[in-house]
Amino acid sequence: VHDGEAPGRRRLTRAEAKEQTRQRLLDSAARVFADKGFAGASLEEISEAAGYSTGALYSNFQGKEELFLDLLRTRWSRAIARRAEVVAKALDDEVAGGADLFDALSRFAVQLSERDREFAALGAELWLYAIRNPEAMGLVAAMLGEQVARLEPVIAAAMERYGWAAQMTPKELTTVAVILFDGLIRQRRIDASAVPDDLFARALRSLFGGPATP
Amino acid sequence: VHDGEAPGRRRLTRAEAKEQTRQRLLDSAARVFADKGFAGASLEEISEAAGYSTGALYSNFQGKEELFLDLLRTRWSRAIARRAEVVAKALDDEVAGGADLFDALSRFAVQLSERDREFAALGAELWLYAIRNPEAMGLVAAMLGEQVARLEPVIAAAMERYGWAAQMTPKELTTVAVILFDGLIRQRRIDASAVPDDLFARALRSLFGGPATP
DNA sequence: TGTACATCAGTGAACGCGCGTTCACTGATGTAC
DNA sequence: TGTACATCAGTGAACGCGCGTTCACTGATGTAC
Repeated sequence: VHDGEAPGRRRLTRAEAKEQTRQRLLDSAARVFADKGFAGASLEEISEAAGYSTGALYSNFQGKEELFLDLLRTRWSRAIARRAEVVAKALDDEVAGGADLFDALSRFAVQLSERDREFAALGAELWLYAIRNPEAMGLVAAMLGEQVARLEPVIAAAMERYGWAAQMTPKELTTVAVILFDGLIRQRRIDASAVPDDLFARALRSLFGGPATP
Repeated sequence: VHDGEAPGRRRLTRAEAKEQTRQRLLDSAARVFADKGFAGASLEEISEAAGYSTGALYSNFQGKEELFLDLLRTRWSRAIARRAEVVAKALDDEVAGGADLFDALSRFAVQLSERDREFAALGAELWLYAIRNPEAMGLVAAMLGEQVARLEPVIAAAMERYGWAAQMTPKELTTVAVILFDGLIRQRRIDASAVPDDLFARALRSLFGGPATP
């Protein structure tokens, strides 16, 4: 009680303390890997920023590679789940009779292009890692597959509502939409003037089958 | 004549010899940077693979960064010009009454996803470099702008022919098409089964305004 | 054409540095009685 | 509850190594006469 601990916060068990350390190291690793890249990041910087010595890293992870892959495995799924929720919510609001779905998604994309630099950098880093370490390709394919699988029902529902893009199955359209989404966010970060706020909305409308809105 | 030189190949001047060395180093750098990434590539590996010592690199470039940026500046423009030519040719063939434009582009994308691993990796590497070194952002924006500018007339011509995607200007549609093109190539390399051969063609048809082909 | 000197592209050894990883150690937490 | 010992998360110094960069040197190319 008397050395700065929050009152009412009980002492952690050994296992809980270790898990806390692990999470702090992962948070720090996310920042540093995003800033410097896999090869450019140093374990000393990661552990020091988390408030530990380098040894702590080896007490929690097998080495640099395992830290990197663990990080992406856990954080990626979390970020994708968040995305899927936002999209599903936008569709619900739409159905409940509010704003336009495509506009809502477009606004979401703009928001993401301004925040979430970390996620984008880690995604690119992972892609590069996979083409250089083919044994990790399966992991990446699974992660992207999860993203499409999560969003597909939402897209399928939107197709029911806005008309079927005759050319594509729901799964294919989801793949295309995800790629477009990520690509426009990336492009916007490089040159904001080339990607107007509502471009994603308009591209989606075209994909969903022709001129829909005035 | 008597020491292995090709007959009829005159001796190079000092400047020509230096330029040849420079190009060989750039070729080697393209391979190694694509394989290992900017931070992961070593100057010794690059120069050795080109058949020179590391000193030769410093005789031709200011350092690692300048080598990397020089490489991308020169090779990127070249690759983009090649792409634009192929697309323009596909449209010409189309007009001359051959196959379907979208199919031709889709076939081109499939080809690229199988070759050109190097170009894709360097592009991703450059993007990461730019978000980490904002002073290089302008260079990247210019390079991507060049790509869109080159392809825009072709897309505009296709729009005249296939109908206007009411939602987008030719420039915007070009941006979207380029992003989709690169994204599908990338996706295909990770998981070929998620991206059928003709998905790009079908997505383009939707973007160009609704169901066009049987 | 021939000779004497200047230039400079490329050599290769050396440098200092930061990296990933290891390991003997510490002291707080957990367990047995 | 109290004591004695075991465990083990995290420490921090040390290691060997490969890296980017430098630099005195070399010998072929270029220049002047």
